[in-house]
Order: sequence, then C-alpha cells, then structure tokens
Amino acid sequence: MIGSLNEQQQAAVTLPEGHALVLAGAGSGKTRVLTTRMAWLIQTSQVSPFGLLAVTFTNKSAREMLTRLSSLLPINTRGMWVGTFHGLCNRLLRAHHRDAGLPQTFQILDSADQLSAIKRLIKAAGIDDDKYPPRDVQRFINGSKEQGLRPEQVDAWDAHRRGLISIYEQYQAQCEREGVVDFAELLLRAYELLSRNAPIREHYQRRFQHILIDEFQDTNDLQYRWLKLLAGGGASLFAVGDDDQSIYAFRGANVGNMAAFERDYAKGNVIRLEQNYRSHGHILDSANALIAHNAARLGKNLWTEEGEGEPVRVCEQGTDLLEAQWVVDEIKSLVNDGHTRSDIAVLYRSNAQSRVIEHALFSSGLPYKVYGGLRFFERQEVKHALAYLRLITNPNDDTSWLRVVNFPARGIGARTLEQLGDAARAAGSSLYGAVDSLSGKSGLKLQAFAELLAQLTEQAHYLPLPEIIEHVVHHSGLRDFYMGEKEGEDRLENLQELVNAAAVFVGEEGMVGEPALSQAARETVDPLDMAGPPTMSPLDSFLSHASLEAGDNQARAGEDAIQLMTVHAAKGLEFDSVFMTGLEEGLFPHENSLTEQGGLEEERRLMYVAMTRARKRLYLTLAQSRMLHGQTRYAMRSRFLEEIPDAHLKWLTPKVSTMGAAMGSGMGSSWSGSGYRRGDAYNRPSTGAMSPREPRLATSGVRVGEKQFRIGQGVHHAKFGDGTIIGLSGMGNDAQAQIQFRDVGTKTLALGVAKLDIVSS
DNA sequence: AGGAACCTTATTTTT
DNA sequence: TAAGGTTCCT
Repeated sequence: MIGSLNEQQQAAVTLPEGHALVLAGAGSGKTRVLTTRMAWLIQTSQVSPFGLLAVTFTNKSAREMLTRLSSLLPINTRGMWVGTFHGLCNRLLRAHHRDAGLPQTFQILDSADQLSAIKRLIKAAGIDDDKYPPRDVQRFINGSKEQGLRPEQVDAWDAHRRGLISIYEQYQAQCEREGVVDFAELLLRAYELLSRNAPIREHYQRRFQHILIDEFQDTNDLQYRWLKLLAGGGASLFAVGDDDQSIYAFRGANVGNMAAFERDYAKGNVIRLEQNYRSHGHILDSANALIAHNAARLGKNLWTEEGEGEPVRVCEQGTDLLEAQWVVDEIKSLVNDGHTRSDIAVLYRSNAQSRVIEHALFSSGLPYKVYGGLRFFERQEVKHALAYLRLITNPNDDTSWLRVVNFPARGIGARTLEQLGDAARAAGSSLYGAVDSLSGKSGLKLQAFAELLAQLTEQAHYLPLPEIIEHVVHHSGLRDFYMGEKEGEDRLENLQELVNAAAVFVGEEGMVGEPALSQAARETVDPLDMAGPPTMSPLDSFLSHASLEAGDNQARAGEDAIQLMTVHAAKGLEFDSVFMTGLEEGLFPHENSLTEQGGLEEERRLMYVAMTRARKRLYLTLAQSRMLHGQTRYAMRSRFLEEIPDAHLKWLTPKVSTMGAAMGSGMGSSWSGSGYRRGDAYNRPSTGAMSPREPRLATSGVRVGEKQFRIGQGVHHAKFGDGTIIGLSGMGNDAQAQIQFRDVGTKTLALGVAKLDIVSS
C-alpha cells in the first residue's frame, strides 16, 4: 500500500499520533497521501473507520477520497464521516436538530436563495436598497457568520454598519421563522452546537481520534475553529494544503490558518511534498520563479525527475481576436500532431474572455467545452420543481412559496401577494399560514394554491421519491407550461433528469442515516450518535442533497473537446497542454486586485495555479489591445511575464521591452528607463499573422492639445496624485486614458477634460 | 401581466 | 459589448 510512495509521502502517511501539517505542492500526490494515510490508520488498527473524520471542500474530492479508500481497503465506506464541511455540518445538525434549535426538516438555502430572501426582506422592511444593495448585505452577513459572529457581536462603528447589523438581525429572524439555513449558518450552527452542548461535544471529540483536512489553505476562520473544537478532546489533526495555491481569499479563506496551524499545533511536524509528478522542468521552474516573488510563504520548491522538457512559449498579438486566432491555430496543429483535444486547456482570468476564444474555436470547427456555466440544480426549471418539493416538506418556506405561487401563472399578482405579506407580518406567520385571512377573489386563488400543495403533500406520503417528483411536475402545471414554451424541450428534459437523479439517489443513498455498521463498529458508537435520523424521509434527504451538491458545473463529459475555463475552475486539474491567455496588466493581475490588501500576491498565486496545470506544454499569450466593456483597451504586458526568467521562456513573437510591465513592487515608481520605447515594438508587426486591419495602436499614443500621451507615461493629477497610463482609447477630444494611480487605484479619465501633467515618459 | 425601452454595470465563486 | 435589472407602456 505504501511501497510505491516516495520518502516524504511515506513519512506523511505513517506519521505517529499527533498533529501534523503537510505542505503539498501542486502535483505532489496530495490526495494519494491523504487517502493512503486513512487506509494505513485503519489497516494498522489505530482507528476504526468510524473514528476518522475527513473534511474536504468539494463533493467531488470527498467522493474521490471514498472511492480511493475503497480501492485500498476492503471496507464499506458507507456511514463514514467523509465529506465537505457543509455536508458534515448538515449531518450533525440533522442528528441533533433539537439541540441546535432547528426543525427536523430545515431547508438549506443556496447562495441564490439567500440573495432572494435578502431582497425580499429589504423590500418588506422598506429599506433603501441603494444604501444597502442586497449583494453587499449578503456579503456582510456571510462574512460575519464566517467569523463566528452573531448580529449582537458585530462591531457597530458607524450608522451604516448599524444598518447592516439590523438587517442581519431581521434576516436571521426570517430564517428562523421559515425554518431555513444558509450555507454559512450550517457551519456556525454546528459550531455553536458543539461549543455549547458539552455531552454532544465530548461525544464527538471522543469518537473522532483522527481528523484529516484537505485543501487546508482554503479554510475560513470559522472552519478552523470548528476543527480545533472537534480536536479538543485529543484527536490528531492532519492538515494537507498548499499556501501557494490559496486563491479564495475573496470568499473568506484565510491562508494565515496554515501558519497559525503550524505554530499552534504542528510545530516541528511539517512535511513538505516537493516532488512534482506532473510538469516538465521548464514549466515547473517558471512557476517556482514566479511564486518566489511572494513574500509571505511557508516556503517550498518543487522539483521533478522529468527532463526540462520544452520551454514555456510566449506569444504577443495585436488584438484579442488575433490572440484567439493564434491559440486556435496552435491547437489545430497540436491536434493534427495527434494530441487529444481534451488534454488541451485554454485558461483565462475572467469569464468574459471566453467569448473571443469560443468564437475562434467555433469558426474553426474544433469541438470545445466551457466549464463554469449554470449547474444542474441551479437551472430555473429544476429550482421551480424543487420549490414545490420543499413546500411539501415545509409550507412555511416563503422563498419557495413566492417562487412558485404564481408559476405557472395562476392569476396571483403582486398586489395579492403584498396583501398576503402584510397579513403574514401582522400575524407573525408565514405566507402559507396567512392564506385564510384573505377574502375575495384573490383569497380564493390563494386557497386553491394551498389546496394544490395539500394534495401534493398528501400524495407524497405514499409515493416513492421519483414518482413524487413526476407527480409534482405534472400537477403543478410545470409540465404543461414547458410543453407550451418554444424553448421548453430542454427544460422538460431537465425535469425528467431530475426524476432520474432522484431514482439514482434513492438507490445509492436510500439508506442515509442508517449506516450499515458492522457489529464491531456498532459497539464503538454510542446512542448519542444518530447521524441522520431514520425518520428523515427520502424527500428531505434529497432536498439537502440538491442544495449541498449543485451538480456538474461543466458541460457533460462525452465528446473529446478542448477545455475552456477560468483559472479558478482549473484548480486541481491537469492537462498536457495549457494556454494561459490574456497576460496583461489590468486583466491578470486584475486591476481590482491591486487595491486589495494582499491582492497582488493572490493574483500571483492564481498565475502559479494556472502554470502548474500544464504537464508538457505551457503557452502564455497576450494581446496589446482588447475589447473590454465595449471599448478597446490597450494594456501593458503582465508583470508576471517579467517575473519568469528568460531562460525558461521562448518568445514566439519578438520580446520588445524589458520594462513594459516591470513595475515590480514599487508601483508608480519611475520607469523612464532607457530601453522603454514601447512604440517601436508596436509599430513593427510582431508576427506575420497580423491582420491588415490592425487597429491603430497606442504607440503613437494620443495627442490632446499640446500634450502627447503614451502608455507607460508617468502622469500627475491634482486630485488623484501620481500614476501611470496603462491604457488609451479614442482619439482627439474623446480620448480616454486608464491610469493606475499610486494611491487611489485605476481610473479612467477623459484626456480632453482631466488636467494631467506629464511627469515622465 | 407581459413586453419594450432604458439604464447600469462589468473578477474570481469549492458549499 | 451584453446581460441583468427596472420602469414604463400597452
């Protein structure tokens, strides 16, 4: 089992009891180490399968872990505590819903549900949504919860913040009333349950002797505290992660947890997995060199036994269209040489960039798949069906009620619902609970809807799950509605797919809550532990499943196609050939990141992730100009390109200036260095591929009145201070410049209007 | 209630 | 550019 592991991997797998941190570089066999350790612990009888707790971030990696485990050991993994933070917390809360103060059939809101609940609240409370945009409120609530803070614990340092706190409070009350919890609430509730209820806490602390965490660099503060609490009874924490691949700070992840964990738990027990089994030498060395520019690292240097392989190729084109065309041409020749299409990925920083690439691929007839669209359970028709199902389980779920009370149309309009809302508020009840208080025609219509729900609920008692859904789709009118739609076919298909998914779910997980424990295991589990009570119906389990696992985020597998995705979506994947596109200042690193604390370093980690996806060939491409927000923008080459030693790079188009993006850390510093004559470069067509319609590039710059503006120029503005021109567009008095100011970030100014002094060129 | 016209906005998104 | 949201008109 462990024979085929390298020395460090073996050391990690066979660590004795105690806390440990495994710094696992990209492609270093992280998952393998994690699963092998679990298997080793079980096989050497150090722990029963039920004394293990393994936490991941995605359902996919949880599944993979279980699959690998069953291939290593002849055990039944059902009933083991292996899952996502959210999945495990859900399990905990279902088992102890009473102690957690939740109804047994509480529903889980996904992000979209949460947002609509917030919008509804803001509207009902008459709050100014210009002052409190629902998205900001959502971020505030989730941010607070992720720090473990309830409304009364949040600092209220100004009026606006007090407003946010008040909304948070009302939102929480609304959730309680409706019996729903959001994602962050799952974690916070579970944390509070454990910290407040000593018997339950001690039970689980006793039970889990080994706690393993995957992707530790992505944990937020609350997750870390949850782990510490669970491990408080003497369990061993085994955390695996890579600080260099932390790219989710914007969602609350705190890389600092790694250093904290090393300091507080794993002191002297840190193992580095630095041998990379994925990438060839030049690629790996490039990535190493790049990430070395980050200051706050735990430190790690990947190496490979592979040869140096091919150099990293760099290609600069005049426009985004030409860049896309070049990428597609290169892909074509790779495919002609026999390379598998699905082993080729095109990556980009932001989704909007996929369009030109898709267009070029489409025109060339190459099949491709874009990852990251709507997921199955997020589709409109599926959410509608799920809303009906939720109402069967809990008619007080106002979010679901409002979603389908008039869908398909039943003549229940906004006016009626407003009255219903008022009545509900007056009575302190849910919308469903207030139906009878409305009279007249609208009252009758509401009662008819309530009657429909009652019927569906009644039938749900004796039908198996797939048939419940079929029934609901039929009798709710959804089926007829979509049959009448011109684009309805796909939607009907998805509804059928939902029925199938339920059938599969019942088959696979029908026993959820009643894990088939072996006799031995049963003895080690005390009566407190009722993970998933037997009283939980298949419908309830399925609804949890639907919320916690939104399904495939990607085009369905099948045809062998080029893979398109953002860098974020590529994390954890690998490809023979990777095209990293759009390597321009402002795009990558993204301009918004430059004003954020630690933003540039996170962008650099993102670039590191992108590069380390490639096994054999890595291409870095950029365009001098690109269409962005309906405007042509001119940008400098990304500084990341300057951070990779030339020895690893092969420029397919002439590399012109070494200054271009070399702003390094001293942004805004003088760069009037001798070699900086970007203009020349632009004037010289850099490849034969240049189109005759090549746009006027920024080289010549833009003349406004007396002044000649160019990209890269240092300028001074009376109000914004010193900055550098990073983009120019338009001509004459319509000309605009994107200027990166040292202190106030990037602004777009009209050159005809703004009073700018040229400081340096 | 539905549709057209208008305005605003634009990074990434495991659960 | 183009999507999403709002408002206004029928």
